[in-house]
Amino acid sequence: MRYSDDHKAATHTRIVRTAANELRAHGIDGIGVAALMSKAGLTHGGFYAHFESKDALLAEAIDAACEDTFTRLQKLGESTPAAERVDAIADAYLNTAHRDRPDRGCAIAALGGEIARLPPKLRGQFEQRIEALLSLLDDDTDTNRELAIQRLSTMVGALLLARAVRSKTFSNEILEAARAAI
Amino acid sequence: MRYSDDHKAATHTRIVRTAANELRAHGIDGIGVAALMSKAGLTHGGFYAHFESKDALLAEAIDAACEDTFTRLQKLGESTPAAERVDAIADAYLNTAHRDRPDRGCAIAALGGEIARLPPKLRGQFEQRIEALLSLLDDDTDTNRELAIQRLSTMVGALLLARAVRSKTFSNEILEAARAAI
DNA sequence: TGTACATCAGTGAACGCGCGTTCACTGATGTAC
DNA sequence: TGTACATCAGTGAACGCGCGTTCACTGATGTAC
Repeated sequence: MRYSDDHKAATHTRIVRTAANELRAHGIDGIGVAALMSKAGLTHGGFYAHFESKDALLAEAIDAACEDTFTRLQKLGESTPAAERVDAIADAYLNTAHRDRPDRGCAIAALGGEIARLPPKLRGQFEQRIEALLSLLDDDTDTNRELAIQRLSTMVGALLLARAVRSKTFSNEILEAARAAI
Repeated sequence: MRYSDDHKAATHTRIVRTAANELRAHGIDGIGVAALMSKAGLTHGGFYAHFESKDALLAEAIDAACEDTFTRLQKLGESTPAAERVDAIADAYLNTAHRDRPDRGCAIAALGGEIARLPPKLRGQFEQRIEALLSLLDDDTDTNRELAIQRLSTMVGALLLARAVRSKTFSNEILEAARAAI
């Protein structure tokens, strides 16, 4: 082999990671193959050595974005006492830093509407990530799934609104109101 | 004048209404000028007699979709006793019929993520529609803006999740949990 | 150890296609006489 | 009332452009001798 064994795998991962960020920043239709490869430090021609099609990359990148979201909140949960876990997650989620960096943030809030229009297979993939997130939002004492769903809904909805609105004041007010609810 | 005075205005409105529906069904980037005009019963060449550009149409259509959302919920609110108003709105919003017809439904849940990436001017337009919606979700007795924001966040987030998820069972569970929260 | 060869990740020109946009034209209808 | 004309909403061919995709090629590196 020409390059070291995992050279190609590393490039593949780099493209997927780049795409996961670009996707959240510009939407599923907002990212072209040439621009993406350029962001990853390559030229567009090499793309098809790594992926069968743009759609195949999108499937991987959407899942990577969801995994990223989950992993961040999970780590946060692990480094926090059980009693404060839900509050810590809500604080990390409903703040201005997260609002202003959608490319590194929650894939549900950034891409939810577009994912809803995707074929069932991709939505199934997405669904599993949601389930995983819900388990982080259970109360530790008694696992209340309904409450977890309500919390996730409020968080996602509030972040979506806070990003869509124009005025910073109003946007901050939305984040604060949602934090108070959880 | 060749046609009756309001002939052109009626066609303009028809195009905007068609676009407002297609937009919610397929996303802001999911709709082409030719396909849209065809849906409105016209050919694509006539488009520029009505709009300066596709972007100009989008601005009108996004606002029309938001207005549609607001008007529906407002009418519902008016035909319901004040004490039950918020519940009636939540029931109308968080049900399977609304989930399964995004083209006629809430523009925030369908387009929120894409609106967040739009230029400030359009987000300002959107913001005013949000403010109007909040006034419908106040408690009638004492106007509690924070509560209204929490309710709207939960409703929008839950609808988004219910549409993005694959399994019908899970989707229904989300709607029900959110209804219980309000 | 040094040289010739094979591999294959990555390059960049080229493709067909669909998009937004333009424009010369049409033809149904209102107006002028 | 009937005819000739003017208007302009709508038509459809054509445009340039950017996109996803293909492909002949390159050149850095691992392997064989």
